[in-house]
Amino acid sequence: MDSASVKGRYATRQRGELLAYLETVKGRHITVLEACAYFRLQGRPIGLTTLYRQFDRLVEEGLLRKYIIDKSSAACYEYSGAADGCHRPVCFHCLCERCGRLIHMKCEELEGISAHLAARHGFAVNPTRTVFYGICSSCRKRE
Amino acid sequence: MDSASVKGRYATRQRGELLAYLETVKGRHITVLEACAYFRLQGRPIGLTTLYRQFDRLVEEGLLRKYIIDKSSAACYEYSGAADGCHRPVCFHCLCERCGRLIHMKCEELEGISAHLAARHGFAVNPTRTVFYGICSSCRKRE
DNA sequence: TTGCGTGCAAAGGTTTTGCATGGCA
DNA sequence: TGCCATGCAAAACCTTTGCACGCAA
Repeated sequence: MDSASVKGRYATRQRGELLAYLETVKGRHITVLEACAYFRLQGRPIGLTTLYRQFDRLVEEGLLRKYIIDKSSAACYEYSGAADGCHRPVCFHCLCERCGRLIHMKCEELEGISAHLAARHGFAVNPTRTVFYGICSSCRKRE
Repeated sequence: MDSASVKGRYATRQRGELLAYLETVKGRHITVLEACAYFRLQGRPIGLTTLYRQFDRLVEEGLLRKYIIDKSSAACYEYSGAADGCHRPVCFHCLCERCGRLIHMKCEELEGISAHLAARHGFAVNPTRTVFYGICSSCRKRE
């Protein structure tokens, strides 16, 4: 299946190029504004509105995950690659309150807390929005 | 200690009235805009800028906690009351993305993740700021 | 041909900043 | 007196919406 064309929707040049770009940034965090700047620099600009709309669609389709880490900065997106949206690994984030670094954490132990919260507290965690605040290792050493 | 005057900072009428107001909404979620409207209705308006700055300070001082539920709506704040921020029991929070309910969670298993993040990832979690986002049990049943 | 996708321009809303004024200690 | 706080106005910021045009199917 070609993810550029989905059920009753059109495969446009913009969507195709966006998907190609996302492949190159797989695993990294990007923002809509960053993507927009990238295409402008490539000499093949894509309208900001279009990007916002495509990002929304991709989130809906499970190809992209949205992270709201800070209100006064752009939302972060991460491309998961696989189109499934079912067995994708859960991923939590740690934000250093000192240096502002965002740490990307794929860890079984952390996944365990999702299970725990669901089983014992009936709470279904959304790792996409959940951020651990604290001080990162580099900053702790520097103290 | 009077929390209206803190280390080298002045106790102003605005800060005093804000703290009094916060006492009356303890445990509820409020926004800066709501607080602003409240004071305007009381006939004792406080500038929006001032409120934003005071809220920031209160978050820093540990009296207020900030929640970002949705990027395209105002940030929510919750007044914790106690001025300590130190001897408060370690306590995580879960915020329901559907009903907005804030669940206070004192749980050993959750405390374990602090230890884990510190030991394995060198990351010192700040439970005061960390919030689990997701769907609460009541809302899940209702589905 | 149908209707979805695009993208400019403008609006939307929250939050921040500049700066002169006012008040606490 | 010295510094901090206030608050207006304006800017900044990301995001959404309206609308006419273009393009995929």
